[in-house]
Order: sequence, then C-alpha cells, then structure tokens
Amino acid sequence: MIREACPVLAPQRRERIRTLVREGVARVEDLRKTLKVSVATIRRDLEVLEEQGKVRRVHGGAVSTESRLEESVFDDKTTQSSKEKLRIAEEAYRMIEREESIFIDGGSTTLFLARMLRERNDLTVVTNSLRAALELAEKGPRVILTGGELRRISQTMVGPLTSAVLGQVRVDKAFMGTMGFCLTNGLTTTDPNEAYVKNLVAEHANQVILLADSSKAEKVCFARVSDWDKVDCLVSDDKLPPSFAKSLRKLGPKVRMT
Amino acid sequence: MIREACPVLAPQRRERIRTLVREGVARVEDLRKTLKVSVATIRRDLEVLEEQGKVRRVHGGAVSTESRLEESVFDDKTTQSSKEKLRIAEEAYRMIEREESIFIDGGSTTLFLARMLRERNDLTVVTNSLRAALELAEKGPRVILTGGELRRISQTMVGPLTSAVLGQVRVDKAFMGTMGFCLTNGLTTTDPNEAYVKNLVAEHANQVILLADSSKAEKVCFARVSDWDKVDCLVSDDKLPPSFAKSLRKLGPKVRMT
DNA sequence: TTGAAAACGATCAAAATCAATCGAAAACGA
DNA sequence: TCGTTTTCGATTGATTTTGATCGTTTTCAA
Repeated sequence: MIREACPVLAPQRRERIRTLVREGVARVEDLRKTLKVSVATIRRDLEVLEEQGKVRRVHGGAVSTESRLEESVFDDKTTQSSKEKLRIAEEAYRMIEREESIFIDGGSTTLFLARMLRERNDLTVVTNSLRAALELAEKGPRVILTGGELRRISQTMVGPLTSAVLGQVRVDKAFMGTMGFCLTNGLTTTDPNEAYVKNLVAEHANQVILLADSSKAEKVCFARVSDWDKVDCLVSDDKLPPSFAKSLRKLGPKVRMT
Repeated sequence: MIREACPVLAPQRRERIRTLVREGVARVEDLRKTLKVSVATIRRDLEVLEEQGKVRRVHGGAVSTESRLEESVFDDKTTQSSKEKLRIAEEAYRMIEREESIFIDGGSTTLFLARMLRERNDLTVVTNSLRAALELAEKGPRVILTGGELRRISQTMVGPLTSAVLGQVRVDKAFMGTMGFCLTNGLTTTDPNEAYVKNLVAEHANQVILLADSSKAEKVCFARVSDWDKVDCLVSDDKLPPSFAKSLRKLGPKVRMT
C-alpha cells in the first residue's frame, strides 16, 4: 500500500469532522470523499469522537450532540439495551394487581412500565418522574405527582420538598430504578437527593420491587440508596450471573430473571 | 432493488417527521412524498417515534402528542384570543425582576409566560401546571413542582397534597389565571380543588398578579377563588371596558391593559 | 350490513453499513 | 540505523436499514 504524503494529521482531521458534523454533513461516505481517507479511518475517528462525547454515531454517519444535549442523554439511556428493559417492565406489569396503588420511579425501565399502564384506570400511580407522569397525562390511572425540585438530567422531582407529599401517602408496590446494585453496597445512584427520595419511598411502600437490567450489576455509584433488606424483589434480565442471583436470594429479596 | 444514494440519516429523517407531525401534515402518504422514502420506512419511523412517545400513531398517519394535549386543554380559546394572551404574557414578563421567585398557575396565558422564561436562568419558578413545567423541563430557571393529584382537563396538580409543598415555599410574584372575574364575586373557576390551590398560592405570595383576557370579565364560575383584596395587579387586554377598570382600581388592584 | 379501497403488519431479499482483523506504511525514539 | 509503536487501508463476515410483496385489518360509503 502506498500512502501519499500525509495530508493532514489525525487531530486536525477529527476537528474537521466535528465541524462538518455540526453543519449537518455527517455521512461516512461524504466524510470519506471530503477528507480523502478510507472509511475505516472515518469510523475510527467517529469512534474516538463519540468516546469524547463530541458527536453521536448513528447508522450511516454521525449527528451533532450539541443540538439537544439534555434529550440525547435521556434518549441514549432509552435506546440502549431497551429490549431487556422492555421485558423487565412487562414482568413488572404482571405483578400489579387490580385496584392497587403503586409508585413509579424515574428511569427508562420504569418509563416502559408507565407506558403500559395507560390502558388501566383501576390504579393509583404515585410518581416523581416527569416523564412517567407525561405518559399518563392523557388517560389511564389516577396520577399523583410528588412535587419537589426538578432535576433536569433525570427529569425527576427530588429534594426535601418531595418528602412533604410522600409523607402523606402509602403505596402497595414501589417500582424502583437504580444506577447500580451490588451485594455488599446495596443500591446506589449518582445524586444524593435522588437517593434520599428513593429511600423515603421505600419506607412508604408495602413492597419494594427493583427493576434493573444486568448491566447495573456490581456497579457502585456515589450515593447510597438502601440495603437489600428493604427490597422485596429484583426483576432483571437473564444475563444476570446465576451466582449473583443465588447470593442475593440469601440476603432476602426474590429474584426474577426474564 | 436499487437504492439511490442515501439522502438523509435516519435520525434526521425522524426529526423531520416530528416537526411535520407537529405542523399537522401527518399522513403516511404525504410523509412518503415529502421525504422520498417508502411507506415501510415511514411506518417504521413512526413506530420508533411512538415508542419514544414523540408522536401518536393513528390510522393513516400520526398526530402530535403535544398538540393533542394542548388542544384538549386550550383549544376552546387558544386560537381565538391567543394574540391577546401573548401580549398579556409579554406584559407580565416585563414585571419579573432578576433573581426573583415566581409562581406560575395553570392555563394558556400563563403557559405563554412560562415559554418566555426558557432563556432565563436567574429565576426560581414554582408551578402546579404540568404544561408549564414541560416548557421549562429542558433548560431555564430552577423549577419546583407543587405535586398533588393530576387534574387531567387542566393538566394541573391540585388537591390537599398540593398544600404540603406550597406550605413550605414563598414566592415574590404569583402569576395566576382564572376562568372568570367580576367586581362583586371576585375570582371564580370551575373546580373547587383548583380554587383551593389558587387561594393557597395567593397566601404564600408577596404579590398576586392576575393574567386574564377581557373575555373572562364579568364571568362567574362555580368555585370561588378569592376576593380582589388579595390581588395586587390585573393584566388584561385593551378590550376590557374602561368602566370596569375604573371600578376595579377603586377596589385596590392596579390594572394594566396592553 | 356489506363491499371496495386504503392502510396496516409481517416477512423476505437487496443494498449499505458496520465491526473485527490483518498487514503495510509512516512516525518515533534511541 | 534498527526496532517499536501508531496510523491507515483493505478484506471479510455480520448487522442494519430499506423497499417490495402479500395477506389481513380498518375505514368509509352505499
């Protein structure tokens, strides 16, 4: 292979890609023709840039992340391993009985669950998730929002004000999400305010059901939520290591893997 | 099958569909002609967008989830006197000073105001309106939701639970809506729960500013909200009878007509 | 109620794209 | 100069996207 005198250095090329992506010309093939390198190089560059969060890769090229930052954060979470999350939500749905009152936490898995409840009008749903409330805004069960300060990144209501409402309700089942869970540290999440609310919810629920796909296993985040003794059931996917499930069952919670 | 050079990336196309749906051109056949792809692709895109809750599919195409909400709540008057409402909201916006904390009530006029606040990040906004919270969900001021039971027809949070949060905050200015106002009965609305919340808000605000176009004048609804002595200022349009304004000023409130 | 047209969902094949791998050329450091 | 590291391009098999087809469902009007 004869490589002509290096036209541009890699960092320059990447910077060029970034600006092109911003302008909208983002297809791999276009980039290849513009920059006169192979598609493999383009892909590698895009990989690096995505790693740095500069662009977002899609099939056929890349799109700018800056256009709508908040949404892309949330959308990424919803698209990633959504198959598992959907199945987990379906399993959770089967656990809901008639006329029950339930809490729905923030997060993408619980959002799938909320979506399924649109056809139910026998339930009472308490939630601190703005997204979940939106799913049920038109029709469906009775909806009670917890109130509190809006945390933009997760689109949930958190903080001390949240406890004012939560202190006055009880729910039969609380469907909780989490950022990480492991045997020794229990449930953890990124934001202490969020953790505080989750903990409070757990105390006002007859049953706490954790919805978390296997990618969250053995992950530990900054803020401690609670130990396993508060959790009645974990619903996860079948990629959860059997050894983990076995050890967890000894600590108390039931474990369902769909 | 010969596929011409891929014109646009899938996410761009989906975003285009979203905007088209918002504008009302939502039939599958129209989308196909506009975007120059097969109906199968359109259907698949709509499926994805519905999955994300961005649009709602119907036979023949799709409708916007947002506009649907807006219609059910505000359609009666939005198109008719939206000009006045927008001007009233602009006048209200000029009354907001830096670093203030404000309350935003439910209703279409106050929704216009909320929309203007997206560029402000020096404020704290308390609201019981789901729609107002949505306008500020991505960016803008600090947002605090009151919580409470969701009243679908107005998309607001009402009921006794709302007072739990409201009791713990104070705001500099409360921008209130109303269904009707007259000299003898003061402010009235349709739902007692809603009226209760409005009254409570008025007690926790340094200033109460009523935003109501002239079509609400001399109207009396079922549920009494409050008397004029709680109201510091009424912002209305120039179709408000001068005699009404004169009489009202004697009762205490300032009156601004834009 | 019935029948036709439109729309829909499922399925399959073609095309494009992607990820992984390998080898070669360039860059680098001593 | 020599050996190592990095960068790049080509190939191959897998994956994704797309369009066409076909049977079914929905809608609308008679």
